[in-house]
Amino acid sequence: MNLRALSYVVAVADLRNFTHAAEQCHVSQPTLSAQIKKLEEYLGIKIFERNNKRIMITDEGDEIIHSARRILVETETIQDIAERAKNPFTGTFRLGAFPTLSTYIVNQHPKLTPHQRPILTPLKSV
Amino acid sequence: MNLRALSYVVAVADLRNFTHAAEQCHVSQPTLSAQIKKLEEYLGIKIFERNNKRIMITDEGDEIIHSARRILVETETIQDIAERAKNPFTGTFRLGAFPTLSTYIVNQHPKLTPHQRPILTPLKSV
DNA sequence: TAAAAATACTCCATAGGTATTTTAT
DNA sequence: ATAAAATACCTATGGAGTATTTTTA
Repeated sequence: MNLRALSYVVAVADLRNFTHAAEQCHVSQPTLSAQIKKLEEYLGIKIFERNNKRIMITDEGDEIIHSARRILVETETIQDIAERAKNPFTGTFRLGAFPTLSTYIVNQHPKLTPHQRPILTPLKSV
Repeated sequence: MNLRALSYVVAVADLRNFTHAAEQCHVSQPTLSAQIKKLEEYLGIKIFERNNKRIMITDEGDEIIHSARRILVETETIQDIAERAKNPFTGTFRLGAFPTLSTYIVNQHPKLTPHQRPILTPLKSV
């Protein structure tokens, strides 16, 4: 198994078109087709049904695509971890707080980072 | 990024030893070292600190190893999905039920699959 | 000095590309 | 007839191996 093949599968699932998926992945259509075929052979199942012009996703293909998406998100997480480690001031910082405190933080925020517009907003209690 | 490199990283994290990790992964020590080095260069950070004979895991390395484990589990999930699709009677089947029903099922189970020992046990309510 | 990791190469498997054919509307 | 996927074949990147050299308790 191979991360790039998984990204090709997800692209085809999104676009329902091998040619467009190949463009989105910046590879040629035969390269993408070959990788997906190879993955299907490795797993011993079909992920896509390409009989009827329209590309259909098999039941097991659908489950695999869900797993593939989780894997790809997690690879992005790994890259984010690395970016954050290299530059601690990079990336999204999320802070949750109850309304009284959050309002206080928002008011203080311009003093803390004067060159940025406020990125913290009061949170509604749910 | 590459799934095999992630499995090498996890093996080193578990064994704290490149040579033993290479054995466990059935590759040579230089191959494993090279792949980990390449991954670290790709990410631009060190995952392991190998200064002091003992291998240490960096803070960001620890986070990455957690993500890597999730990814590897998910790749196993993909293979399980394929196996199940090929043979619906393969794999683990889990059934949760309240005590009255579960007892009934357990009693019926030998009739349903007479050649297997019961795999269902009554569930305690929690 | 003895172990473990890093280097330095060589090799080959396979991802990727181009050209073309097949298929299904 | 046309658009899209598959096939054939070639290229080249990079994963893997062996031999050897650092490194550090």
